[in-house]
Amino acid sequence: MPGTDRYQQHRAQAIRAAASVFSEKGFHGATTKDIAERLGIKQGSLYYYFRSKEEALEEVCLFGIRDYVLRMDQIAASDQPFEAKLMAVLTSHLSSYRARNEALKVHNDERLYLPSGKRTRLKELGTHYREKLEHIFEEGVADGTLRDSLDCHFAAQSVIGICNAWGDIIVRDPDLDMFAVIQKCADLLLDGFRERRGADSVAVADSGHG
Amino acid sequence: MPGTDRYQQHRAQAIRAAASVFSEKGFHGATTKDIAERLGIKQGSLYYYFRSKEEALEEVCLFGIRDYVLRMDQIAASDQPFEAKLMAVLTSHLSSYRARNEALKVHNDERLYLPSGKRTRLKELGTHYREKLEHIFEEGVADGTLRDSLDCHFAAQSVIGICNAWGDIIVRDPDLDMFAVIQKCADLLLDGFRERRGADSVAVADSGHG
DNA sequence: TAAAGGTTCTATAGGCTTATAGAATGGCGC
DNA sequence: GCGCCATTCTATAAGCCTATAGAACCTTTA
Repeated sequence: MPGTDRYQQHRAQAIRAAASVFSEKGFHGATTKDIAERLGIKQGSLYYYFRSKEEALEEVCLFGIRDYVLRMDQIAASDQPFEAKLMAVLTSHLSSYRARNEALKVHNDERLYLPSGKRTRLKELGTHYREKLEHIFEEGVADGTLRDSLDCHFAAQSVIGICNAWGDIIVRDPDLDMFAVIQKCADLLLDGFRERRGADSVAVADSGHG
Repeated sequence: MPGTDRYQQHRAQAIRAAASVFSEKGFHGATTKDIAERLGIKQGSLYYYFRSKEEALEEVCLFGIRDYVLRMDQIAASDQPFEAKLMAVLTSHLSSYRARNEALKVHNDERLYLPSGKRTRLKELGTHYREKLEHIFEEGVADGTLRDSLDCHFAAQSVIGICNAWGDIIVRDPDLDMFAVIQKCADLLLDGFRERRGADSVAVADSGHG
């Protein structure tokens, strides 16, 4: 089992096949036979690429969250106003789901079945992601875009929660317009559902907050 | 296996035990032995209460969502302003999680493993729930509490998604103050995270929207 | 106490799953 | 063509899981 290019490519394919099967049937509901079949090889041959079914899950979870964290780093480091960063986060997260990145779904739904030792790296990545997101919110508070009273930890968790919820829905309904969903999520997160009062209420029929 | 009181009581206990095990290990990861052990009986004896493991899952899911839908009906039928109804919905949903109603979590996470025939009733209940919630939002729009442009379907799905996300977090962290979470969710849903501009901006240090 | 019937137990068939060992295959340089 | 080595295959051990059958136990009622 060399570190050859060919081997690594095939292994990556195996990871994607595992992601696909795990996301459909769950870790325990999926069999190594299922994964092998999706890959077009026999059950026993799978062990050329993974030491165990559990290792396959580990790799899938890592694969699912790695790019995702990377993109968050890029967004957090970029020089954009808060609103643009928020849109970028939503787009990045929901695109992952739409692009049939089943690995992200597997990470979210199945990672707890890994023994906690094998979850350390995943925890670090997840924490890193949440902290970066929290930091984006803190900046938004500091520059006056967001309200002072905002609990940034709460905000970050809520964004992740909403993205995962809509990600699942988007995967199950391919006809849904992802960009419409992103826009509505941004509206919700920024302004909520309530009718705006205040200055504008003087001229309701006016163009609004021009 | 009579319809005796004793039998029904024991069966209810078996359903709760199944809920507990399914929520911890997932449907496929759980064994009938696990469930029997939690109940203090032997594996084979479980079949006195369920025809199959799948039937146990079906019962758990139904148990998990039934009260929950019932409470939604009560809230929807009640004569309260929109904000109060929203608070009631959040409280009902998150209380279910806090009250170790593991069955609701099982319904959310595992129901898709039921054959679609056995899922019909669950689908009806879920749709009913979402429609009632949508209707609450429609009323909010009609009475001017919510913005005209609101997509009530989107709003209902988002509320359900946020509640499930925070429900999971609450279950895993028993020290979290549930009522604080409910309040913050309500703030998010109504007003978003953005700093309010408009009338109040004239007197920033003032008490606000009094 | 005996009979009846509800409840739980023991034992097991039958099937499926993971993981391993060793044989077969196939491409590639020589 | 030949040997080499990566890759895949076949076959199987060993264990686990569901579901069933029939025995054993226990409580109630007459």
